[in-house]
Amino acid sequence: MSERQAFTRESADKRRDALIEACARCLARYGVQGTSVRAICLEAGVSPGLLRHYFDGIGALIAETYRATGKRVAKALHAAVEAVPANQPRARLLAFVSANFRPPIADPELLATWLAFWSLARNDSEIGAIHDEIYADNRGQIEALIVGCPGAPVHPRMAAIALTALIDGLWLELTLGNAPFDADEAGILAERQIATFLPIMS
Amino acid sequence: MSERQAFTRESADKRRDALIEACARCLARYGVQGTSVRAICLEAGVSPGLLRHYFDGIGALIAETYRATGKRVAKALHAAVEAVPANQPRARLLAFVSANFRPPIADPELLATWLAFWSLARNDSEIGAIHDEIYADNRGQIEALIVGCPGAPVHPRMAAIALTALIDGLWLELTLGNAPFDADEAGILAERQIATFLPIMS
DNA sequence: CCTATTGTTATACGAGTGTATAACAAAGCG
DNA sequence: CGCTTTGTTATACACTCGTATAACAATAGG
Repeated sequence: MSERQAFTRESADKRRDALIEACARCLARYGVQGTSVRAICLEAGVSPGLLRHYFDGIGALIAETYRATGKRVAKALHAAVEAVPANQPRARLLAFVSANFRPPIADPELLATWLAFWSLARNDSEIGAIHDEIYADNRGQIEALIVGCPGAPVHPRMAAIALTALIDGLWLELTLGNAPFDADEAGILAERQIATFLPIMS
Repeated sequence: MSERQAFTRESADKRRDALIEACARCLARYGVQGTSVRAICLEAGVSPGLLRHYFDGIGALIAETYRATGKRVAKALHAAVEAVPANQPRARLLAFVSANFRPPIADPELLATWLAFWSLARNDSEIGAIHDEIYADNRGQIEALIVGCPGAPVHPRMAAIALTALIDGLWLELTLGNAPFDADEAGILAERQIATFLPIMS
């Protein structure tokens, strides 16, 4: 009468990746609230019990998803930078900045995922550690891009902090929706701020 | 054998306010995840059933809490502005800005509450509407403060957008914790940005 | 003081939560 | 082909969720 569902065995890496991606989709689509073991496994097309076979629990899976999402974002930004020749450091910085205001970074689903992580970072120390890691890396990237420019400020730390904050704020409002500006204007505003500490060498 | 817990009847306004404040405390302390009907009512020292007596459901209470929290923040910022005489418009703008980096605005619990609202704004249209309302009001405030300054830019819209974004970004990183800067430095950075569109009249 | 009102509590219900465990079956190996 | 391994499913458990409802008791009005 009751037939067991057919299944195929997959390698550990594939299954782990599939669960991580399913977790990211759930966080994006339903928020932290709707991201349950059953929702994730349904999204991954897998039985609920399998999650615990590959992860210590749903908390560990979410932490791993944070790490993966951070890497995905960093890679997208890195690609935007590398699309510009290395001998145009200022254009590379601008490419990094404006990439934040376009897909796949300025994406409502990514924002939802990020919000989920932020809200968990307060009470979950593992998530908090991953958060610090990701942000330190991001700050390092932007500071390196600034330092690479001719006429860079002697102490690029404050410049990097201000630029990072402006980018974060613009990205947040833009992605939350109903912002009174668009991606182009955001890019112009960021460019203007860069001009305040990186004089144009013509 | 089983004694009913003693209680006192309160006015509708008091009970509603108590529940709203308890909801805010739960959101701040436990995040969206831990903010349940039972947690809120325990925090308010009240039986779980009472929530539905005053609100249509936990969703309606959270929406009302969003509105109340928004008002509380706006009031704190307004007070910071009003602490400076009206004939010093630039100082008033600076007071508004730097108030964002100090309690009660730069407060981890407020951030947690805000994150909860943001994450709900995507899927709950009522929360979304309240969000738009609050942000429009905030933008209007800061734009009015800019316009009030001598030498204000002809089109203050972009200036207000950039300043708001910078404030939001600095506030976010500062309040998330482990930021590589402090409240004073945040104020200096914001002041520097103001100086780019509001030349100092001496 | 007694009574009616109704704010408040206590309890129950179905659904959903994360996790634990045993049965099953797919793939590798002899 | 048959056996063993173990990835996978199915199910059960204790718990929490939001909500509904009836019993109770605190307060106001007569």
